[in-house]
Amino acid sequence: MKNSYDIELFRRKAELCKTFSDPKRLMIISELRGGEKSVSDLVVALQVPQAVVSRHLAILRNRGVVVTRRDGVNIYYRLVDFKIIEACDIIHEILLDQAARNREIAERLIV
Amino acid sequence: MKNSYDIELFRRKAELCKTFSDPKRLMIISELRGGEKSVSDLVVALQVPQAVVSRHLAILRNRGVVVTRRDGVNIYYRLVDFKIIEACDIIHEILLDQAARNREIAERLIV
DNA sequence: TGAATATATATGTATATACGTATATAATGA
DNA sequence: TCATTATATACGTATATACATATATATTCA
Repeated sequence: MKNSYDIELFRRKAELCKTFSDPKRLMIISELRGGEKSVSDLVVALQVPQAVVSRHLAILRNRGVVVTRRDGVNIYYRLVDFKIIEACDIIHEILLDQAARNREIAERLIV
Repeated sequence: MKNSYDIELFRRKAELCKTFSDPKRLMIISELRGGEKSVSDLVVALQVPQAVVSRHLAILRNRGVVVTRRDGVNIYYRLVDFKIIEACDIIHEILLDQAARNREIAERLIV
């Protein structure tokens, strides 16, 4: 039986997962693997309108996933915690496992 | 610049993250750490209406996160992939890191 | 100071999500 | 076969989310 501390903790974890549950935000995170990037770098990489990138960056910022550094007219974003990359990698592995399982099932149906 | 394969992959990853972005679903996953549990076990553990548990279980099922086994009148759910637990643990660690950073900032403001 | 560039935000709208309540389905045992 | 128990689903509603478009803010440089 969950108490109110647990519930608050699960709420925060869910919040963090929600931060990762948009394809464009995952693309941004993927772009930031190699180090900081400016907003316009990201606009070019993702090929989506600047306002869209900016709003997703605001979400990542507000959830404490990225931090910024201004250099003149440019603002550079970078990941706060390397563990975010680890988390994304595990998500990737889970997808691969799912694909493998689905393939097995498919093969059993055919053979 | 992302191609359409990338985009589909990011879409799927986001979909999987969305599966984890609800507190009740995270609670269910947490309950299933120790092994399979019936729906009514979960209803007792989470203290939420049966229909709510059932709907969340359906979401977890449809996304391939859990599988079921019927035993008489009960249906037992279990996690498909241990990596799901790893992913949740990393989310937990990221939250801890965030808390530590926030604490540091708070201390710097006071001292 | 004013133009140009980079970035952020506001607003309206369409869609997704979670919930409560009611009801359906499936298995058991009398 | 009928009542009971366990589980799943349908429907209406409230809220959240993402987007397009327009506009605001901040910095640089002439």
